[in-house]
Amino acid sequence: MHMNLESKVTINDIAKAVGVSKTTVSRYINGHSDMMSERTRERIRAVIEMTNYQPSDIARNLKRKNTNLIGVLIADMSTPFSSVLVVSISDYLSECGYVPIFANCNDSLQKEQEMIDSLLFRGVAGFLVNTTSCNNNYLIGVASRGIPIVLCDRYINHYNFNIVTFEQDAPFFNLVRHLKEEGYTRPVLFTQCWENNSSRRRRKDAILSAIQQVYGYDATEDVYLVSFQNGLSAAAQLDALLGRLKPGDIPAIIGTNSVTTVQTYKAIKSCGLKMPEQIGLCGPEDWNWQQEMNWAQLIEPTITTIDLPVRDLGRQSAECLVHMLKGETEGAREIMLPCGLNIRESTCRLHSQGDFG
Amino acid sequence: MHMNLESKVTINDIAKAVGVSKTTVSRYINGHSDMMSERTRERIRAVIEMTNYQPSDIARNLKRKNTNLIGVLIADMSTPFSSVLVVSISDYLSECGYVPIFANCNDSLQKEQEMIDSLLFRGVAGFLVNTTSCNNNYLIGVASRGIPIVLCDRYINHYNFNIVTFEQDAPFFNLVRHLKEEGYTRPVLFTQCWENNSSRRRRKDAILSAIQQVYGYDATEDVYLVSFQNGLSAAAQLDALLGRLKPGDIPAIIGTNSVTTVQTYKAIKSCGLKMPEQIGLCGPEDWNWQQEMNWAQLIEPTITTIDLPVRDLGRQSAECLVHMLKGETEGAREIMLPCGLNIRESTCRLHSQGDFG
DNA sequence: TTGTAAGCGTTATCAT
DNA sequence: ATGATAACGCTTACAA
Repeated sequence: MHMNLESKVTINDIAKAVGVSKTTVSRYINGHSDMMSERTRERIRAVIEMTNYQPSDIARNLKRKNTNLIGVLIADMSTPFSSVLVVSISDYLSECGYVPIFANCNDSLQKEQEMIDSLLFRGVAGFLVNTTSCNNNYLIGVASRGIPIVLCDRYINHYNFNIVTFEQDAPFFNLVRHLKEEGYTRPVLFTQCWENNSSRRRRKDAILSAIQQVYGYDATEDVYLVSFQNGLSAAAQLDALLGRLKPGDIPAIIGTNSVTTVQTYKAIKSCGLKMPEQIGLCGPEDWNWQQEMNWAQLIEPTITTIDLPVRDLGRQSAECLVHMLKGETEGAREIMLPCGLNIRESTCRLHSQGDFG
Repeated sequence: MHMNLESKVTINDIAKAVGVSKTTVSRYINGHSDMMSERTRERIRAVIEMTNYQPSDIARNLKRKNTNLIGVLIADMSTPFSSVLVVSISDYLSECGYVPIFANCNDSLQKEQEMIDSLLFRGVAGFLVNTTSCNNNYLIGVASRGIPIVLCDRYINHYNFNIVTFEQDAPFFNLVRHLKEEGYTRPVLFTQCWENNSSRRRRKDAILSAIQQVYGYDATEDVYLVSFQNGLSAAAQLDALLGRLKPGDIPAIIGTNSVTTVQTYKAIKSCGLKMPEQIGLCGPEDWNWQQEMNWAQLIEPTITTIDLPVRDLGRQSAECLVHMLKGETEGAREIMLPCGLNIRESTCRLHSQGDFG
C-alpha cells in the first residue's frame, strides 16, 4: 500500500510519535544518524515507514535556499528532435531526484528570457538549455552569477559554457567521401537559415569543410537556403540547383536537418528525377523515434542519414549538469557525441542492387 | 533590462525601503490595496519596480499550503502522440501561471503510482493524466480526496472523472462507409493489445460497431492483435488474414494507431500486394507534426487517416483542470473532440486517378 | 546522543 | 489604513 492519504504527516508528527525532538528526526532523514542510538534510529525508521512520511520539498527548499528544480529551455518543443531530448532529460533527472521544468521558447529570444526570469524566481537550481540564439548576453549574465548551465547542441559566443554536442567532422567527412565514391560530382547543401542557430551553422561549416577535403574545392556557392515561408521552398531551390548544373554534373543533396531533407525528398519525387541514379539525397537523422516509425527507412528509396544520438545528448547534458550541481565540476568542457552513418538507397548509384537494411 | 541579478530581494527589503511593514507590502502584492493610502501604494509600486522584486514562490507555497504545480502523467512519453500533447499542455498551463511537471510512466502502473506519490509530496495542485491502466484504484483514491484530476483520452472504470477524449463513433462510421463505397468487402482491424488501454479499447469497439452498422455483421473475428515483441508482427498477422480470405474478398485494414498502421504498410509493401486495388489501409493519425513531416502523406500510396486533434486534447484538458482549480467546476463531464477524415490514396480503389492532396 | 531555538519568505489573525 | 506577531515544515548552530 501507499501513503496515508488522510492527512499530511509532518516532521512534528513523527517526532511526537517517537518521543524525540524534530531535530533528531531531521538528522535521521538527512542521514546524520551516525551518532544516534540504535534504538532511536530504529524507532524513527519504524514510525516513518508506518506513516509513510516524506519531508515536504517546499519547506525544505525554503530553508535550504535551493531547490531540486531544473529549468530546461527548449528552442522549439514541437520538433521530433526536441521530443526525444525531453524524454531523455526527464528520465535521467528524475532518476537523480531532480525535477525538470520544461519551457518551450518557440524560437523566440524574448520568450526565452521571460522563461529564464520566471524560472529563476521559482528558484531553479540550474539550467539545461537548447537556446535560440548564438549571442545570448542574458544567459551569459546568469552563468556569471554562478548558476550552473549546460548547453545542449548549442554554442554561445564569448563565453565558455559546459556543452554537449554531436561530433560533426568525422561523420560528414565519411558521408562526403561516400558520395564521391558513388560517383556524385556535385555535392550541395540544402539548409534552413543558420543565422541564429549555432548547431545549424556548425553543421554547414563541417559539410563545406568535408567537401573541401574530399573534392578539393570550396562549395560555398552550392549552399541553398530553404525556408517554409517565403518562396524558398525545397522545390524552388531544387529548380535553382538544376538550372545551375553543368553538363555531366551528378548532384547529391545534403540536408542539414530532417525536415529539410524530407521536403527535398518530396521535391525530387515530384519532378520525376531518378534517385539515386540522377541525384542523391542524404541528411542527419535528428529523430530517433521507435524504429517502427523511422521515415528514412519507410520511404522509397530509403534515405542515407547521419545518425544523431539525441537520447545520449539529453542524458549526457543532464549528467553534466548534475555534476555541476554537486560541485564536482572541473572547468568548462565540451562533450562530443559520436554519430553513426547509415548508408541507404538514396545515395547508392553504383550498387543499387546492394543489401540495404 | 531585467531583474536585479545581484541579490535576491525579499518582502522585507521592500518594506524597509518603503518604510512600512511587510504586512502592507504583502497586501499590495496580493491586490488587497483597496484600503490603502494612495501614497503608500504608489511608493510600494515604485520600489518593487525598481528592485524588480518578485515574491518567492517557495515561501508562498509553504504558507498557503498549495502550489501552482501541476503533475502531468504520460503513459509513454516517447510516442509522437505524447510529444504533441506535452507541448500543448505546457503552452496552455504556463500561459495561466501554472507550472507543469511531466512524468513519464513508461507504461508501467507501478511507475505511475510512484510518480503520483512523489508529485503529491511535492505539493502539486492537480493532475492531468494519460494513464496506463483502466482500473486505477490508486488514482480514484487521490481523486476522492478532492485533488483535481482530468483524464486525457483515457477512461477509468467505476469513477466519474472529468475527461477529454476524441469523438470516435462518427468518424469511424464515415470511414467504414467510405470503405464500403470503394468496394472493400472485408474490413478488418489491426490493433495492439487493448487490455490496459482504454482508448484503444474504445476505438476497437467503435470500429466494430461501425462495421456492424455499415456491413451488417459482427467483425469480432477479424480483429488481429499486433505486437512488436512476440511473433505477432503486422507481417505475420497479414499472412494470417490472407490465409483466411474467401474467394472474392477485398480486405481493408484499419489500424488503431499510427505505429500499427505504419507496420502494416511495410508488411503490405513487402508481400507485393497492390494498394489500394487489392487491399486497403487506413488508421488514425495521432500525430500532428508539422505538416512537413507527415508520414501519411509522404509514403506511397498516401494513407487515409482519421485526424485526431491532439493539440486540442492537450489544451482542453488543461483548460478543464484550471477550471477545477479555480473552483469553477460543474460536476464530472466529458468533452469529446471532433475528428476529421482524410481520405487519401490507400483506400480509393475506384477513383485511383482522383485528386489527392 | 539529544534538544532548544532561530530563521527561511510569506500570509493571516488580530490589534490599533 | 497599518502593524505586531504567529504560523507554514523544515534545517542548523549552539547547548546540554
